[in-house]
Amino acid sequence: MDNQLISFTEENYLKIIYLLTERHNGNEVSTNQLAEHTQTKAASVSDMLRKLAEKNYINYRKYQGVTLTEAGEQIALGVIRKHRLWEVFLVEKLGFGWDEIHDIAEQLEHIDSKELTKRLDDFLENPQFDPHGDPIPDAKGKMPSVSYQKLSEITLNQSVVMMGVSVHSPSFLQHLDKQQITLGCDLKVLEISDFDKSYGLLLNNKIRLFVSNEVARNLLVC
Amino acid sequence: MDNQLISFTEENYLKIIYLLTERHNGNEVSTNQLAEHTQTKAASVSDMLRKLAEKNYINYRKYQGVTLTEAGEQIALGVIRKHRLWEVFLVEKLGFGWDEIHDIAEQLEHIDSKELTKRLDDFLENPQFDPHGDPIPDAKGKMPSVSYQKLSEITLNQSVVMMGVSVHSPSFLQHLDKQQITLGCDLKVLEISDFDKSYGLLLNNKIRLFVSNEVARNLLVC
DNA sequence: ATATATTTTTAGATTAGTCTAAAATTTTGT
DNA sequence: ACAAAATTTTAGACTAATCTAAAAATATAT
Repeated sequence: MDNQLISFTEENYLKIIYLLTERHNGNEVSTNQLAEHTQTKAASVSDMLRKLAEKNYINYRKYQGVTLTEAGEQIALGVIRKHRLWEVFLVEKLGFGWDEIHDIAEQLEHIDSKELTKRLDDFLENPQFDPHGDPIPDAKGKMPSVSYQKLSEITLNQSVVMMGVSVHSPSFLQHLDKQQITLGCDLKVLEISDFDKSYGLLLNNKIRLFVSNEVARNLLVC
Repeated sequence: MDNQLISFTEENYLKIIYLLTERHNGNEVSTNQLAEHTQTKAASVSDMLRKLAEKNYINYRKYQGVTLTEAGEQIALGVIRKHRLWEVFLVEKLGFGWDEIHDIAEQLEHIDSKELTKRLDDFLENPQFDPHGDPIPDAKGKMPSVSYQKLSEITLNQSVVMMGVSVHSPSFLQHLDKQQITLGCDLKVLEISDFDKSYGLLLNNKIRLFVSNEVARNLLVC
């Protein structure tokens, strides 16, 4: 529609390179990491990297990992924008849970129509964050900068607001649902267990609960 | 997601076979017709027909054209259901014109999630017709039967309601927009020109206008 | 009725994306 | 520092979907 120059598969690689680069604070992404996240083998990734480098979407030196070029980053951000907008749609308009939307958004993110994305954005009233708290890149291809801390970095007696999650697996999200930990809730750190580094919390100034250190490391707050 | 057994391309072929069979009142669809509608060559179609026949989605005797099996028809109706539901979404929720939605729906119709389709259907309040007046198959895979007539079959002085279009090209739909001919409007046949068989109409009991015989043959009424 | 035209199928290639196995390169551990 | 381990790339093959050119089957027209 708007372009036929880039395939579904190429879009996926660029999106994953973006997200992994971000996760590693800008460091190169390795072939094996990509193989893991694309559900393919390292050999397949090598082939694709050669191709993406030829098209100038990535900076690639053999054996040294990859980063996105400006062109590659713009494509990645476009895909991520669509993914996150559709996630908002699925939760806000269709009533899906935040644990049910990832696989559907993985498909919808490749729908190619500038006008559709624009109208969807307006329909959703230009959301800034998706249902997991991740920021939505704007139409110009700029990713809003956010500065969240992990709950595991918060000191005793501090009060914070739950802003996002750094893991999107259904099991983690369902675990949070069961404890009524939702985006926007208040969390006060009452206790950090010497025994297992689990966190004793006060939720919304009402409910006392414990979360494991594993949970605390994947909750983003500020 | 819900099935990986059938490719995007196979779904497209089955959908097109369904629509062409319907258009020809149940008669076999030919290889050349399919080539035209899939934007490929007859040789490519032959290959695909062999494959679809192997999977028992079509009844295929070489050189004799094809029809869908029950299994093939169910897949086709599922795709058509999604296509038409998304068209309703695009018009009713996002404000697209009926002339702008086809290409986007061609992409959205392949999104694979039963739950999504179900929730979309509810969100749209279970529409029975798409923005072009085409009936939407139900979740069980049943196509509602409709009995429309062409405006060109209507006799002098009859009053009818505009129910659909048999051509979906943007230029045709935009032509109707310009004359304010919309789904649901009233049309009274005041005159059929001896000269060019064009139709003199009274629109919504108010406006006098002429449409060509070509237009009249592609307007569905009852 | 049969030669000609049209349609359809087959044969053989091509491209994108993947694979396994083997070779090349880099990293790690002592 | 260098042998062993791990990672990455290359080589060669496979599948899905397409193509062109040629062969086969069907339809048409006098």
